[in-house]
Amino acid sequence: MNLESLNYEQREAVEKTEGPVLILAGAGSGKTKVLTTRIVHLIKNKNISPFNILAITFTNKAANEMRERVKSLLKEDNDEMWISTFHSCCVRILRKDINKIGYNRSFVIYDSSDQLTLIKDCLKELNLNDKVFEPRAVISEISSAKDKLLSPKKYKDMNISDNRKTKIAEIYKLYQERLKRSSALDFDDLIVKTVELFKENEEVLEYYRNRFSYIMVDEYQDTSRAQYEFIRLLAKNHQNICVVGDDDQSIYGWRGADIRNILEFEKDYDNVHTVKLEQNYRSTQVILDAANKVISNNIERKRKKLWSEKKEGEKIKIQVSDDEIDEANFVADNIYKISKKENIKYSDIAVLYRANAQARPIEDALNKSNIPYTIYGGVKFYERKEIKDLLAYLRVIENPQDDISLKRIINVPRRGIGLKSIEKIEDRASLRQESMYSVIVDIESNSDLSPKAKKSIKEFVDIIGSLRAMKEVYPVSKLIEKVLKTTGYIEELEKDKKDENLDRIDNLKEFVSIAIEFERNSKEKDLENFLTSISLNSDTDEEENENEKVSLMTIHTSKGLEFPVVFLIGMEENLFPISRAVKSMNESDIEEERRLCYVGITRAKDILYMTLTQRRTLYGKTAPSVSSRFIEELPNECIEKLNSPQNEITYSKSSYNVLDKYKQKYMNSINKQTLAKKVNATIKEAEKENDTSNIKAGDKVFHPKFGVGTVVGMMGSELTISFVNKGIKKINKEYTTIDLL
DNA sequence: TCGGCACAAATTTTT
DNA sequence: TTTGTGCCGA
Repeated sequence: MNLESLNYEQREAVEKTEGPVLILAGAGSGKTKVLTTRIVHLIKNKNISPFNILAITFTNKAANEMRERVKSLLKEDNDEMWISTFHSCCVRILRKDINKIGYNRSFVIYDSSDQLTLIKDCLKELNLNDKVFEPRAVISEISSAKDKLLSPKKYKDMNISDNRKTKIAEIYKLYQERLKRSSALDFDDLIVKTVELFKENEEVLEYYRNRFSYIMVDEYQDTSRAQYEFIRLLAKNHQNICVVGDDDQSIYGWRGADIRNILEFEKDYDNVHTVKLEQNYRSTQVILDAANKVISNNIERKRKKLWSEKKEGEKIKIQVSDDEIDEANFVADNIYKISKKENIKYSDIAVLYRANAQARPIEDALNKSNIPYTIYGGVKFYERKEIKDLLAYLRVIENPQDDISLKRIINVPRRGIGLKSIEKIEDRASLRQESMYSVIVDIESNSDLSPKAKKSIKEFVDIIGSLRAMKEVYPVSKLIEKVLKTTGYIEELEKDKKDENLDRIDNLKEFVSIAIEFERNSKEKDLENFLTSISLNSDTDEEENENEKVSLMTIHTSKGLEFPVVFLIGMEENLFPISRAVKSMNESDIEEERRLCYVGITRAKDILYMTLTQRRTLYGKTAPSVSSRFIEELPNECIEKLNSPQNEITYSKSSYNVLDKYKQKYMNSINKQTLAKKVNATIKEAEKENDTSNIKAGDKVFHPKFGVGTVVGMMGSELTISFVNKGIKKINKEYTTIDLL
């Protein structure tokens, strides 16, 4: 293996194969190249067997890419080597040995919507109000407990003085019991149970320890505590652990990623060799200067400074638009111009935003200009109702203990098994600590159901029974067709030829082709493996930005990608940084937003636009906007202001900013409660200041539709206002919110 | 059991 | 604005 094409640091990272290595890989510094080269170096130059190598990533996409690149470097296929995501790696381990900790080896994997249903069930069973214990909040609490490897019991013990959390611990406990009864694991469990298995079974752990004598982890800044522990257990003996990541790109803290994992790697392992990859092969120096400057405002980070050989570059263009429609038109116009003049394809251009809701006006503008685009994110294929229904059937066929799936389809299509009957079945299942399926199999012995209901249930059991028999003889794709026919699902959709239903039928057909594809590509073609592969591959093979389309996505989604031209839109306080982070008493929330901004900026190779508005309508409410602090943090020499609106609002009396000022002032001196009180008082004051009851001629005001204007006259509650560029209008202040400027 | 209506809520989402 | 949810009457 030739290492000539690497720079000094990259080469160091590749050649240092023994002992713990931390590679701090800045954006665009070629870390995938380093990782793949390192693997090949181990095999070719160091004679390590692929069998002993484990490479872990977060996404399937990253895993596939790495596998492909290694394959082409090695010039041979190698399936002894594990290059996989945390989750699929854990599934593989669990499928082999999870029975050792009392679970069924053919477990199903619950996704977030299954989780939600199950939590709702648990709340009902515990007689808890779902307004007080909002299911989503409960899930995220449980999930974060799991990320920290807290069992229900530990979680309870830790929060003994907190009533709410004590209750949540109870829900958590029941939730785990129900999962187990259904032979199901949620995504978090995949990691947690693997760690549990390792801790309780010396010989299992020993096997993998001996096997994986070289471990590499990609995107280490995104690991949770549980994932950290998983890796630590495996690397304990040989210590040949190489982690790659960028603390500045840690943007999934809200999802359990613990930035301490990377910040404290050097403390957690002995004699860590650290390599910083700071040469960037993507962007111009102007863009990197801007990114470096913005991120330097974060305190919790490892110092890094990206540099590039691309010394020349266009300045970052900043545009202030009137509102989001205006902003969208600006984006569309410029995309059109750029694509014409500079010989740039549409697929070279991305529009990035903080929140999905911002895509709407952009879409409208692009449509108007006939510019093709794809939106990333949105409703996923596997989340569609018809697909979920079909999947539920398949899961029940594979694993009848799966109550959540069973409940989903027991009356779909409608076969006269109503809510009452289902409830009775559930109660009985609960009583006997068994699955619902075992209850309905011997429904005869159940006396409190009507003969009619019993008959329907028996029919349902027969359908499932016959499908289970078919599973043994048919390939998955054929089985799916049988499911659709036998259950009458397709028939039901065909009855009513609405467009919606035709779409659904199309999707189901698409699903059949996915199954055929699976059969073609997999070694293990059984239903269990099919279901696993679907659970673990939520990203439907996005058509590889093949042809000529502008990409629209959130900044989160853009991580890891690059585009010659990037538009970062909505650079406004309370949108980016998002209001939650601004309002929170926690500076680390702002730091995460700033890292997100850093990620956004570093997506651009050559040209970067940043846009903001003077007033924005979001969720049907219009409010004046304030330019983002991240805009203010950009170095002057890197930016070019495209317009300088006369009435630009640079600073407002907006309560959040007031709050922010106070936050900084008091951050270190007083406790949170006092701070909160102070802040509330200040907000009240700010609101009073904005009281429009004593408005008078000459006052500058802001109107949600017409923008900034001057009051010229007033009569009762009717104001006459001269608006900038919009002329004189009469406004009734009783009906419109007008802000004093 | 379903459709209609009022009401509330609304970041980000690799698996 | 959009989207989901709960409740009520037919």
